[in-house]
Amino acid sequence: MEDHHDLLKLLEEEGQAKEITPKQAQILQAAVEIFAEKGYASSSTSEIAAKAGVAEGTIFRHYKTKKELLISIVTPVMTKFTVPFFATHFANQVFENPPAEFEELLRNLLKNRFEFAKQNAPLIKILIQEIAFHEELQDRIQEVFLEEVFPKFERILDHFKTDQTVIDYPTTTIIRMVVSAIVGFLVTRFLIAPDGEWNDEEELEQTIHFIMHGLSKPAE
Amino acid sequence: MEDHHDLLKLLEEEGQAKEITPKQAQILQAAVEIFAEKGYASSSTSEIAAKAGVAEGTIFRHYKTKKELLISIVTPVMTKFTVPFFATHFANQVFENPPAEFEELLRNLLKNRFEFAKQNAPLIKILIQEIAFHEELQDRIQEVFLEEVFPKFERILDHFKTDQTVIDYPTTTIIRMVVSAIVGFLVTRFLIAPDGEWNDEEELEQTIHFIMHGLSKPAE
Amino acid sequence: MEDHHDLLKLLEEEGQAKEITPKQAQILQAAVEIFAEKGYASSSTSEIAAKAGVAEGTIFRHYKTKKELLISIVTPVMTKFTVPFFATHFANQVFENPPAEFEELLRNLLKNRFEFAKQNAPLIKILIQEIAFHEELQDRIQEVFLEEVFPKFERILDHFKTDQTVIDYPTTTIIRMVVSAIVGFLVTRFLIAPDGEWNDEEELEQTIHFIMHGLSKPAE
Amino acid sequence: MEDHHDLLKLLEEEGQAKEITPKQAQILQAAVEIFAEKGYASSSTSEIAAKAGVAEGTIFRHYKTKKELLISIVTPVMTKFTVPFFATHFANQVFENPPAEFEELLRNLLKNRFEFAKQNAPLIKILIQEIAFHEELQDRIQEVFLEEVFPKFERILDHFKTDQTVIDYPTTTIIRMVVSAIVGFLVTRFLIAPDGEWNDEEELEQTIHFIMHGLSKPAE
DNA sequence: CATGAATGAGTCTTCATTCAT
DNA sequence: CATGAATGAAGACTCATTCAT
Repeated sequence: MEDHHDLLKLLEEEGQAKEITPKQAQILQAAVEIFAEKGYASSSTSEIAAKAGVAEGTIFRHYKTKKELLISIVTPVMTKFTVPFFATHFANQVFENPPAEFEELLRNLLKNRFEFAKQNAPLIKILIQEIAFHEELQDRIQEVFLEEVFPKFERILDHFKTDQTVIDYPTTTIIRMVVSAIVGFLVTRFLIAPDGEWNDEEELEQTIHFIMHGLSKPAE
Repeated sequence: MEDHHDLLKLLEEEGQAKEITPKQAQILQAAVEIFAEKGYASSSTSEIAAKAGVAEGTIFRHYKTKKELLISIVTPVMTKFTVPFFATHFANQVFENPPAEFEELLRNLLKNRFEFAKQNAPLIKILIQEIAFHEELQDRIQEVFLEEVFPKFERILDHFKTDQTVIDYPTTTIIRMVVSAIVGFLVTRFLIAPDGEWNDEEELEQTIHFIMHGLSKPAE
Repeated sequence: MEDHHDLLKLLEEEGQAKEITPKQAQILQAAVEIFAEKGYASSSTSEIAAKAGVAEGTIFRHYKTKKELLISIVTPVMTKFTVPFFATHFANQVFENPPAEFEELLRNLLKNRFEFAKQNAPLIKILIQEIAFHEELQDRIQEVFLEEVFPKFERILDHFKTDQTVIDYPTTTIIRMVVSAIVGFLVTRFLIAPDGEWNDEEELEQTIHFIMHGLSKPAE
Repeated sequence: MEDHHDLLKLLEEEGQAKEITPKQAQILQAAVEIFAEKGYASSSTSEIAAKAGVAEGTIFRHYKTKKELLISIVTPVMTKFTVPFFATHFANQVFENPPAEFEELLRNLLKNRFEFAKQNAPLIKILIQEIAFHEELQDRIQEVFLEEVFPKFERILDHFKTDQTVIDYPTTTIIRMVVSAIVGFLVTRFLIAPDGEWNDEEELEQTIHFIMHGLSKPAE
């Protein structure tokens, strides 16, 4: 239920504006589940319609094509998942007034993304799977990256590099490392082994420590 | 051409034994390219046949189903990419006679996988994309992980943990971190931005340094 | 035209309930003709669609598989042709109040089945041809035989055996003989030589006489 | 084994003359089994080849087409099953020197055909199933009927009609009745319920009695 | 707005047949 | 003679999309 509303909220905001009708909500819900389970190309609109409890035609009343349905689902995720690496309230706080410690920033970031992933695992799975095959998605994510993620990240990094806290690698390199660590964790946690026994708190801390200090045993 | 032979060698070895006929080779080559480009589900056997320059029926003489074709392509990659994280000559050297430094081992590993990825980017792309949707592949990779990767990795890690070189995290956690860093690098390098200007030597070293020491500016 | 309506009525009644749409009726009509002409296995859905004047896909909207189409056609025939050997109004009359003569019962039966066969020759041909190869059909007909035909027939026969009118053979044997004679006649009349010159009235009477008294010249 | 030789003998005699090679024998054997089981149209040459233990190409070395293979199998059966209703040694005896009793002739006929059917049930099944769909077969059987069965039967019948033993129905009518009774019995015995418990001797006698005297209780 | 019957292009797969070895 | 790799036409079936109701 809560998930349901969250999903809607997520998809709605960015959405084709307008109100989302109940039927449309059912369609989105069903599409997300089915796309996540079998992949976009292997999902059929008839199956989606069946699961959503609507007629096949109804889907096409709201989304001109199957692909448009995918885009409607995936685009908001891209923005919501990527941008807030620094965006919204949290981001701005961080930027205007960077925390004393780079580590603290990472912690915020990671916890934040963790919660998001927890509630939106299927959406993220769809995004990861489909981005490889749809140029529109690639273009959009590149845009988001270049306009949102990179510049903001760079500003912060400059701060901490000058600060002598963070090593002087190119921004893209650092982003790649941080993102790899975070995404690697989230993918393992929510997609590969969601049913394992996880001590999330601990894993989060260890991941932060890894990003900061690597695997080396701290000198005593 | 070289690629061609490499691909064949890779697919052949593990393969359904037998000799691979020329037509079969063309089919594999074409299938790899097309699967990598549009994904398994969106690739049609007729397109593969056309690109391979054979009749569509010929595909099914060699592979009973389209899925069997996929499996024939992907299975060897799983073994070849995953196992040699430590296997074969290199691995054994390492085990019998571990390098003085954990870092040195990482360097070997990374360079080794880098070369492999360089020559097999499309295969790896297919593997990553399709593993999410085919249980057979998941089963196989889990088997490989549990029987090959994990135990060998653990043995090495135990050595370096005792040694006080490596921090005392659970093996799975460390594997996740190392793999995330390596895969994150390879994916960025060969799939996301293969056309960027890359100073591979430097990136490799930085990645190793990141895995060892994280992003913290080394104390001077 | 009349045939058309009769066919529909036959197929419809037993049918998958629902209304039969016009297109569906065309499909059934075409399928019956083609199945009867070339046999189920040699008939193609594309040919059926063409003859029915619908798109091939339309067939599969109404019948999930080609086999389901066959079953939809053949099942009602089994019931309609077999059961009424004694069923419905006619049967009950006969049972409650058996005709003075066994011969009279045979005459009713034969005339009745003759009319049915006359109007449904293609359906009967399909039934005869396909029953050998489809277990579902065999199961269904066995069920019909055991639950409908046999018990009712037995009741009548017992009456006439006691009565000293009918020879004391096992029921199954008598059924086999009667059915062979009837089916043998109908098959010859409508399938083998439908275009011959037939004096139906006479042949019917002769067949009845044959069943009752065999070929022996009646003693004078 | 014996079956095997019998089959070969049957198929060979009429055959394309020549010797039948071992491979060819295996092909025939396999084809008969498979055709009988699934019907001609649903049998594949590859399956036949597999069961026969030969390469697919080998079939086409001996039989230009799949249909020719069918014809090679079915044609001899038609002759052997139909003609000997009166043909060969037995027939001639009968004709030159008709038995005192029509009943005796029927007994010979029935026993004879019974033995044949017992040993060639699959062949007969194939014949019955396929004759409806192949003009060549229909032409051939009509020829056989008109040239062999009918004239010989008529001669005998004339004898017994004159004799006042057999009722004066048209020859075709009588043939139909006799054939229906015989085929009805054989089909039930060997195709419909081959696994039932049969008292063959008794059923044969009852069938003869039925043909002669029908179902009427003999007057005492 | 919603429906669901209808479409027809396209999918994977089968198969009889050929032919170089 | 026998093989079996290769063919390509045809088969059953799927599916995104349209449109009259």
